[in-house]
Amino acid sequence: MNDEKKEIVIIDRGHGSATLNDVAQAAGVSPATVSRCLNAPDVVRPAKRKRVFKAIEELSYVPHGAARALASRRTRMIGAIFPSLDNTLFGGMMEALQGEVAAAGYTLVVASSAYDPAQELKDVRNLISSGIDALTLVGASRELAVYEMIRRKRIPYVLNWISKAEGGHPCAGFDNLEAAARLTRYLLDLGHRRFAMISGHFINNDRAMARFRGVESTLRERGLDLPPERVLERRFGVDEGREAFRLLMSMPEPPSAVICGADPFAYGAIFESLDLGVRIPGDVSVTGFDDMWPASQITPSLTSVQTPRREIGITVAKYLLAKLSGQLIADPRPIETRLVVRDSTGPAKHA
Amino acid sequence: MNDEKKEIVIIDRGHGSATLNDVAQAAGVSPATVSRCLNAPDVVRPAKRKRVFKAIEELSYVPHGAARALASRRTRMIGAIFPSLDNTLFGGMMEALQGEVAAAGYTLVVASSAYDPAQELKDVRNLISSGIDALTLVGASRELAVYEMIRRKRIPYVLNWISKAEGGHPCAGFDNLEAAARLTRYLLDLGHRRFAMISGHFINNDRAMARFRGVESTLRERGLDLPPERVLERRFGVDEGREAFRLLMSMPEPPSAVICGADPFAYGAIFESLDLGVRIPGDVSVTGFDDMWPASQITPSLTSVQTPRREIGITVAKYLLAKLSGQLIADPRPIETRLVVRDSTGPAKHA
DNA sequence: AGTGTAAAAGAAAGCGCTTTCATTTTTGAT
DNA sequence: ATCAAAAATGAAAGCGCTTTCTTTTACACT
Repeated sequence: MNDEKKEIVIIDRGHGSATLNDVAQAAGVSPATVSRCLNAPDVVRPAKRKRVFKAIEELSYVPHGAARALASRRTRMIGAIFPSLDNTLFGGMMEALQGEVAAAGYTLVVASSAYDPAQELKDVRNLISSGIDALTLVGASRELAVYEMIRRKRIPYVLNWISKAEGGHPCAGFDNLEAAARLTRYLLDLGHRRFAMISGHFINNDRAMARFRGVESTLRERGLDLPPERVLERRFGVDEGREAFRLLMSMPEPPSAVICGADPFAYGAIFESLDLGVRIPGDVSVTGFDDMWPASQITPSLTSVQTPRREIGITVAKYLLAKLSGQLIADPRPIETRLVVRDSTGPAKHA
Repeated sequence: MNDEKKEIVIIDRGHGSATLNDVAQAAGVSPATVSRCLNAPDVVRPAKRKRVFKAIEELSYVPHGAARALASRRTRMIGAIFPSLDNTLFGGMMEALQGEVAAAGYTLVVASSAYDPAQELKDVRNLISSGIDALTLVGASRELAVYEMIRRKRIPYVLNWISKAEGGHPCAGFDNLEAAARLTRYLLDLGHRRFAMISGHFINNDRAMARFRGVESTLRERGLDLPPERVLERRFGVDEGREAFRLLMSMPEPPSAVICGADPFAYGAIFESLDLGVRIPGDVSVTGFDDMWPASQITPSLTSVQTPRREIGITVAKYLLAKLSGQLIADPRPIETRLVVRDSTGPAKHA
């Protein structure tokens, strides 16, 4: 008999929505077959498969994720915890990440730690309890309990926004230290010798720390030093950048180059320079980091390091998806950054 | 006998992690009691409860979300779909939303529709399949199938970023039309009569449309009109703002006030005015919308409408959580916006 | 102590799916 | 046609929890 022609009997259970069993009945097959149509279509004969999908359509059947997860022991959810969700850097990465995992049939679950390690630990716990199959976290510095928990639960994970971490954790990101070092070398080549840095707080932020160390070690290689009073740790923000820049410029021997650990500080410096009557780059060169959109629009336009946010998101997704599909995959390679030279940097004034 | 003293026997199942049953055994109670400790602690006697929590601690027990969801028919997940995740407006709302729902023990699941209704429909389907208990969507214009799906599944939902919608959908947001109207009245009071607008594309974007209509209807009330050639629809972006502004200023009778439907357009206008030698607000007044951070930093600082992103997130969360807990709750009230007057607007030049 | 009532605890039946194992059907070589 | 091997299907046992219903225990009052 021609399977395809069999009639589909619709049962209206009234309340709630159709289950896989309903579909099976309507299509006149066993539940197992319906399940297979969903998970491994090519193992079921075309005629039957067609009938099943017709029934699915007619009943507007939507699989029940929790039941699926419980039976198959995978939720098809991937978790991501960011220090903040209100941030165009992480936003760019999140957008790319979500797109990639969704394309593979996964759902993205997010949480914000608000830059608080204790909160991050709670988030991890919650996400694990929600059942995520894999996880990505920003940077490497956090409660050890986090690493222990994901190890014990055997959850594939990858740290992002950095390219390597102590302890051999897999990472998808770029080398913050090297990027900062390159920037520093560029400024040294322009003849600068008196440096200052405006940085995010180092605590709980290995990215900020790495950028600082990249600057510092490069200077030391050339026999220069970066005294602590010339390293200003601030909350990220334009106003903080203004204040710090003003402070630096009021020093007896102001720096000839101010390296900002993040773009907003540099925007602040540029805005403040107008009030101060300091010329950039005439009197002092200023650099940013991350290359957000105002960098190219502001006057003077800002020399900055372009960070590969989308690439990070895509790399994270590819790595985790590969892991989840059981593939043997090497840890991601470091992603390149680009130094974008614009008008905020120039030769050092002759001393 | 003293319950609290009973010893806790740890069973190591080796593989995988502890289940609720393991906890029950370790604590010497029934699984039902452990479940109650988790879901309604005060219904179990303190001594016993203590023992259970001790066992939970010792076994590092983490509840299995999917099993929980399957049995209780709620996932404790809330879904949110945004046109983009890489956007500080939605980012601010998302951050607040995530914080609120997490505090209530819920997990936030996100998706990006990339401003594409078809993609949004897929997203909704996926999220529903993931099992979200509630959902929030940006604006009101979308595939009707979306509304039908969430109605059929009886999923509590709320539209955000707007304050009302045809069809009686609950909304958490502000009145885009009225905010734009107020801004327009302010400019009219400054003596402006020749207006232009740079707007986001209207298609699939009821917020942009409402802002336009707010401007247009207010002008019409005063007997003025806003001819189509003075309404420029552009993709959101600074460069697009520059180009549009240049175009407007090259008209035979350039406008004396340019209303931008979003801040980035206005930043572009301000940047371009420097190249053009047009003075703001001397020659032309410019306004933004959303009041992003550059508004207060740029020169001239930008008059803009401050949109309550965090409040929207909080309102969405409160409304959905109330719905989920079965409370009778009225639809959210519109949230107020604030017109922030700065230096980019001034009296119209005497004609 | 003894009783009645309310509170606490337990037993057991699923929630909707996947997956193993057994059975049936199909295929292809003879 | 025939048979062995392979492919397709079905039956049924859970996945780890919640929740209803029932039984047990605690408590207040004579």
